[in-house]
Amino acid sequence: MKHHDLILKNIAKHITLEKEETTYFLSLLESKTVKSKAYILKESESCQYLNFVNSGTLRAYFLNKQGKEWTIMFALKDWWVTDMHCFVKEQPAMLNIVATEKTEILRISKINLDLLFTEVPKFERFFRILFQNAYIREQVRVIQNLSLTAAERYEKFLAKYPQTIQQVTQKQIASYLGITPEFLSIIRNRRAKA
Amino acid sequence: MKHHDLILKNIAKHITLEKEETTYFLSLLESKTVKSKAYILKESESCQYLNFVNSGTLRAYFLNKQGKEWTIMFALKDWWVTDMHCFVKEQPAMLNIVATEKTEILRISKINLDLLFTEVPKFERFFRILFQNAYIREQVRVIQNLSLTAAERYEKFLAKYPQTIQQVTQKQIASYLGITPEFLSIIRNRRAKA
DNA sequence: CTGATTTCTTAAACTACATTAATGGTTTTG
DNA sequence: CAAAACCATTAATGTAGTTTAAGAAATCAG
Repeated sequence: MKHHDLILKNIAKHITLEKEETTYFLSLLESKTVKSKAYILKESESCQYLNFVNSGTLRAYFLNKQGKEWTIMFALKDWWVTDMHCFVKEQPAMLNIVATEKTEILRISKINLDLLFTEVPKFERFFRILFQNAYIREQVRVIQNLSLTAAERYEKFLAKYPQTIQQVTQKQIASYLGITPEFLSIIRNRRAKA
Repeated sequence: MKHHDLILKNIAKHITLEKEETTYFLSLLESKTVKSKAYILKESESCQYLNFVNSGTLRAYFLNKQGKEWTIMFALKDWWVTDMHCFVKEQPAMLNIVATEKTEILRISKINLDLLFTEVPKFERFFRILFQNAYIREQVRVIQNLSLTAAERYEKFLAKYPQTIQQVTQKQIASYLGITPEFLSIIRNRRAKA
């Protein structure tokens, strides 16, 4: 499997590209290998890239004033990820993005993405659909965070994410669910007994 | 002020339309007046329209199994709102959308929106930017719900929403913040004393 | 391979927020 | 305009989830 087959398949889900468009698009990408535990973005840095995960897993998290980590998303293979707020508004990053295992990404700079929108307007459609889905997902998460207990959110998490996330620690799952690792441990214990 | 001046200004924030494009776009809209407390969408109905608030305020909320309401968003004048999940995937609505005061909306059906994307591809760009911003907003809300206390979230709410929302009750604000009206009352009391 | 660091678990004490219930105020409706 | 329904507030009591701490298990660095 060539190293950009996956991203082309991802795009083909929503738009159909001509050969030259494909070539042009690929010419705007950079590929990068990220070691396990290496960061591709740190808080307060500038956030120039939109990243596509070709293999591996990235984790995006927010660090609050008290120094607690809150996981915003796990980006598995075939996902797009960046600190969107900072990417779009060209402001210092609020999020940290780190590899939970060896990860290969394809990334496009903001400059090149803007160029792409001008040169191949079809991509406006692609990203319109992508953001539409992202918006829906976040809204569902807001609803679930408001209306479900921690134990129920944990069940949803297990259902949503495949075992693929083996590298992910309990601590990180807890920080995604909005609870402490200690309480997740209790939930898991109760669950195992039931 | 003509009744579609506001929506055209809203669109002009991100794209520039030719005269015929404007005319065509307007031809796809329906305008509607919604009485205070009337619903434009109820759970389990089909959700055919994307709505623009021309004046007034709408409130979108989710009703959980226990019969509790959780407010997803207040859509003020100049906002777009629908149950996006159900609009996009053509599934029965999960949300209820109700007017908190007399409200005028302009709405476009899914069929017409798809037509609009084909006929005036510029709108792909417009909605790409709209969804991008919506995604960012929801993600910020997820972060705040995870990392802030109820009292802190209330401060953010006050800062974010203008007094415009006079018609909104404490109960509704509480359901937006993810707390009970009783606890919001305590927060307001403490705040007044401080 | 070994000591050091990090992770997971358990438990006791604590706190933010929920529940229930009662009261007075406001809005809705016939 | 009166009765009904709903809303905001206060207070007592209850609970989901946190904090702190400590030990056992896993992972990491040299």
